[in-house]
Amino acid sequence: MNGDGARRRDVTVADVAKAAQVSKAQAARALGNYGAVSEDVRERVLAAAEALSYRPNELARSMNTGKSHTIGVVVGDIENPHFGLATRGITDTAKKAGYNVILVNTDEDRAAEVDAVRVLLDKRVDGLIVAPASSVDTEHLQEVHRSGRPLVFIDRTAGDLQVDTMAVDMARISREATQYLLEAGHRRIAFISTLRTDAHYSTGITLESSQIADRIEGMRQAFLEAGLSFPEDLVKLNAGDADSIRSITREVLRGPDQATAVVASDGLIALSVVEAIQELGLSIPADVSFLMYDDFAWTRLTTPPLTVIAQPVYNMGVAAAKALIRQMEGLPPAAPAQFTATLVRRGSVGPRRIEEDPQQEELAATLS
Amino acid sequence: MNGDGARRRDVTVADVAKAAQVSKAQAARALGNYGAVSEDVRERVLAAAEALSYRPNELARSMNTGKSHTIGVVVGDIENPHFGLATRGITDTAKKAGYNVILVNTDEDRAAEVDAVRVLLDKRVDGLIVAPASSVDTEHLQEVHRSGRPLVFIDRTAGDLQVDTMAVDMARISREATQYLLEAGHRRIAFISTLRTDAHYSTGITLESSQIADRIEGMRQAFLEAGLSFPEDLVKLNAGDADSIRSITREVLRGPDQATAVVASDGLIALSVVEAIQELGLSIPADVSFLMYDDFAWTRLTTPPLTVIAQPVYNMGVAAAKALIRQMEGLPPAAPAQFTATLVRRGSVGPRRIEEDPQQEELAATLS
DNA sequence: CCTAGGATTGAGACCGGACTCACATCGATG
DNA sequence: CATCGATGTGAGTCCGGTCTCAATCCTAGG
Repeated sequence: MNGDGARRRDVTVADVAKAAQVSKAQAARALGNYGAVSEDVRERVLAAAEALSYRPNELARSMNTGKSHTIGVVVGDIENPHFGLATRGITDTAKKAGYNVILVNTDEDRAAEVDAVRVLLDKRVDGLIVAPASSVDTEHLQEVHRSGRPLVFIDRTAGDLQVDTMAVDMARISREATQYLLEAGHRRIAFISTLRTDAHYSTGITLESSQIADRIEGMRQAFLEAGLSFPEDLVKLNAGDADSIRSITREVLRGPDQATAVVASDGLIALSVVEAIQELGLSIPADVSFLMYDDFAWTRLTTPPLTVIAQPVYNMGVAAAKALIRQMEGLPPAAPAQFTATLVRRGSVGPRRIEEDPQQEELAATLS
Repeated sequence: MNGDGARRRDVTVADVAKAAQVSKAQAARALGNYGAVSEDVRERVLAAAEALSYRPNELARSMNTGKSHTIGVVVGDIENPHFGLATRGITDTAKKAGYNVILVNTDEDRAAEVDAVRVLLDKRVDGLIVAPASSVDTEHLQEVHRSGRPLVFIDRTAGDLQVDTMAVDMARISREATQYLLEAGHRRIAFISTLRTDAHYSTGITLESSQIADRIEGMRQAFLEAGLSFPEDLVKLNAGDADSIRSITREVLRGPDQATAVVASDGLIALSVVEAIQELGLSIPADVSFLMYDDFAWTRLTTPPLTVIAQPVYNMGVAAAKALIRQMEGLPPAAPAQFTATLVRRGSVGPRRIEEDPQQEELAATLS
């Protein structure tokens, strides 16, 4: 339409300088407003820039300032509203401080994560926020540290790395939730998680995810404190797609020594578990009690509304971004925030249904 | 720990060249493997690079190749699972093709969108995928076009811009859904959307969102085809936060001429609408029929399961990324894909409850 | 033994800004 | 009127790669 059209090369400071009849240096100063520039020159340069619709090349700028004003965010799965919300917290905060976010999804795959971190580092992000898929293999994260760029963890920790971490005290809330289930009389409590492992779960096994490890640890504590032994056969990992979650659910809810309560490790799992329960013709909480991690709005709409463990996910995202920005700007780290998850009792947990096993019954009676 | 520690400057080709005792040019060639390099040199350079743990600076590379291998994605709200899924489709596809994604949230705010596009352009993204907040003000989008970089729309169109668009035929599915409601006897059908407008809705008004405009148009068509007049007083826009959605819901469901069916424009709205309905003590579908856009997994868990309009969101994301990459690589655009939404009848739509108005009754009878 | 042509190689330009440095200019001071 | 510090200003370097171009090596053909 108007004049210029869509020619290739973009307008550079040099072009603006020429148009304004000043040196490149002066034009750069006027545009970046730094250094000393006379009023006359400034006006001419700004006018020329306007006329040529000049836009600075951020790449070139980053090139010699060393700052890209970009932060990298590496999460397991944005599709999961948990990360969606956290990401929202991060981007909101980053934007306010003038930073952009490059988002990378890893599908909780370690190789993908290693790759993502490397690429982000190569792109010269100013800092990284990572939800580490593995707390064991941390070589790539140490690389971040070695590159001198700040790093913040969200949701989970990794190894013994000394990194700011925004996460809730999982063991604590898990213990609390388990106590709640124990008080309701449940003894066979299943825990279902997507966490990929090679072996089946058994005590002492090293889990890749600190978060899941903590949850299980919390459960075990609760059992031990109640003088009961932890039913580790009901810890079900590797719950991948909807189908496998369904079959795992059926598995734990059938047989002679079936679970009477199920804990779903995240919202995605919860959906399939609840569906499977409904398909089995069981009702919540009369036949099976149900509890899940993360408080999504829809959990209030089911019948009954679901009892959940609410985490301040958005705020954790905000805090992660703030902590990172602090570090990037060389400020002293703020006091490490502690996030507390809360158990929201809504209605999917009920007393254990009286069944055929008299021995367990006695135990329950003793406790209540 | 090991040797190097955390010194400032990173290793550059020059450093590698020096270590390998070759010229910068040779080192660069060996590393980027282009040009001719003798086997001897190649080995030495690679070894040196390895030893110094050299990593290329993508910024510098982008600088003179002109390609940043980054695409910008501008959406209204990642927190909304609709965009979460679409984003997932985009990032999955982008990653496969070697591109990274810079994600920007606009909160459906035009100013924020303009800003986002500008920043992304300045960062030299190779292309942009945008869900335009406004189909009216498109200056900033024309700017993208002027910059010579490819642009693809997702979800909505904008003005008369000639841009690849990945979206479903909203008017069609809206008409179909409305017919379904009409056949169930409903005449007073409310439509609730977050779309911000200055004025109240009335026929002929220009809406910022092509998508919402199409949905309303589809409803109108269905009414007209059935020989009925469209109850435009039940088109409720500006449904912002949960509270306002609740009060709007109460408003349309009360009074002498209340709605007997409600259509929620997205998942977030749906949550509040359903809650409000429950709070009013009304039941779905006996008292009120309910229908919503987007098929989220949780819609199957409510009682009754919700009738929804399913959109192939993930695939639209994939297609958008593919189309963009095609353009970025100079390939001819593929045949424009058409995405079809489907009405998933689940159980939240029922026959209109017989009420005090005999005249409307007659009409319903005539139609069935 | 000499030479043409392909394989190698190094110097240096360049991408587009930021920034250093030496050199004016200019009003204020003594 | 000479001097000094505070601007203004332009030339040129640098960031870390890519890429051009001319020079140098080598080897097979004459």
